[in-house]
Amino acid sequence: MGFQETFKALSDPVRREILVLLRDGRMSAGDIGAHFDMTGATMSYHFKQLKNADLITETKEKNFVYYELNTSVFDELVMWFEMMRGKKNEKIDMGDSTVPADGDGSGG
Amino acid sequence: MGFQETFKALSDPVRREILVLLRDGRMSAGDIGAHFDMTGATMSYHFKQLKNADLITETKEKNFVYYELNTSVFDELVMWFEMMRGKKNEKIDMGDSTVPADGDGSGG
DNA sequence: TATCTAATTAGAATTTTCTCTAAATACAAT
DNA sequence: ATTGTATTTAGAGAAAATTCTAATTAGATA
Repeated sequence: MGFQETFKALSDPVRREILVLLRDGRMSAGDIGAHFDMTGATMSYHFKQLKNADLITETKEKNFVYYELNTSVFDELVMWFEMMRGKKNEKIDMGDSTVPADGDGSGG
Repeated sequence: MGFQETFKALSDPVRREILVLLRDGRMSAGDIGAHFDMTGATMSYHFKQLKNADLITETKEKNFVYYELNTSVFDELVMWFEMMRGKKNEKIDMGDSTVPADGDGSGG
């Protein structure tokens, strides 16, 4: 959904590797899982995180589930990183609310 | 050091917000901490993660510690993301070792 | 219907991450 | 030397993430 989910999803090496696999095109859950030394249940957990982060999309066919990269999210990420390394004072809003409510009135 | 530390560091909203603050230039640990509703010890923990990920550098002056953005890591990240959304079959090596040792000899 | 295959969900165990309090370090100023 | 300020380190508790086994869902096939 937001950046939080996306960054969280990308923080796990298994999930990043799944994304790299999907660069070559869509794959079934089972075929992806064959590349890892983990149970299907665990793989399913990771697919869910990636779906939640909009990094992959899922389509069902027969009794298979296929996953595919959603590259549009990468576009947004690239923009964020370019903003981070770019000129100062460019407006930026991450949607995070980790700043206190200016309790001392100093206005920051 | 590697991508793993970098992505892990970026997965926390407090740490991303610290980076955004540092876009305006270097700041002391205390000044950064003033933007958050957390103890100095906790802030120090986050600084350590960011240093570990090479996302910030530290310089000591008098009894202050100043932190500064290291934008070169963002360059690498942008490259990674552009590779992810780009043409297939481009060589990619993330340094992760999450793939099993091809125990069945199928070779993938 | 019964059974097989593909994949997910549920629940528990383990590990990791985040945050705090208390104590320690380092430098500055009295 | 003592006190004060800025920051980190140590250790512990709470919360979140990762992984497993067992059970479940859903469709395909005999």
